[in-house]
Amino acid sequence: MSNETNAAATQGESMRKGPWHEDEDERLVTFVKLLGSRRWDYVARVSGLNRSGKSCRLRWVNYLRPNLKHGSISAEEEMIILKLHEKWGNKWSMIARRLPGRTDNEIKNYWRTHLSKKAVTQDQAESFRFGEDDHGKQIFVFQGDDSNSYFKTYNGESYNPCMETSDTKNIAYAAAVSDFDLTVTSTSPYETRLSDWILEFQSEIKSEEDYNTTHSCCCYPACFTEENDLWGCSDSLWNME
DNA sequence: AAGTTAGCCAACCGCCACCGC
DNA sequence: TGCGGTGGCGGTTGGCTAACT
Repeated sequence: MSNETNAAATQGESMRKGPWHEDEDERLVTFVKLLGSRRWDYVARVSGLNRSGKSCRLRWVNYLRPNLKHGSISAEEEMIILKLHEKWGNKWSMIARRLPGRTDNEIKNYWRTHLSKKAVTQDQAESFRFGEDDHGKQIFVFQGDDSNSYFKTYNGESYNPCMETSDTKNIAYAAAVSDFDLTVTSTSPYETRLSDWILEFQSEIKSEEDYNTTHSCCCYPACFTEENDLWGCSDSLWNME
């Protein structure tokens, strides 16, 4: 029997489970502000919530904590998730530390529902190339005749730079890399580094004489190596304080 | 309109590491 | 040094809802 089960058993069968009510949230926030977000067992007992410390912690971390984003995952965030998952695997908490306002649970769920099913195969990776659209914009191109293939999922509302091309029947979907608005003033170290990343990425694309030789899988820059790796640093990319 | 299926996400479970005694 | 308590993490589940038939 686990410790948690033991603790629950000592308190009878009355320990609350399931969805949190608004008044429970308010109470938890009040007591976390008062006692801090460390001693969860203590917070649970003192608050009288009749929830386990674990449950209180989970609710705080995943929903009530300040600075949390509750909107959909952006294209930039998705790129980061893909890259970090490629590097670290299912280390959701580590990945979450690199995404401001996102929780490990949220990223894990997003991965499972959106990304895991479209893991890029080698063949698919080789189908990506860089090109230009009718207006000379640099674009990612996925070449293939399967309209259900990987890049179609980038055509959702959260990925505005995507567009469907019409110039050739073989080119199914394209993403306009240069559509990322880099003129916006960065407001955080995270955004600054992301902008730097994209700028360097675009520079890399410009220098490619033969688009087809670009070996980046998906939309990752080839310019980051093990020695020069934006993703390899151990600290967070931003300061939430 | 009703039933079924699929997708999403909040919450739980079990394991493990750390810390204090 | 061993043990119990606690928090953190990843995997899994279950309920809700939208889409489909």
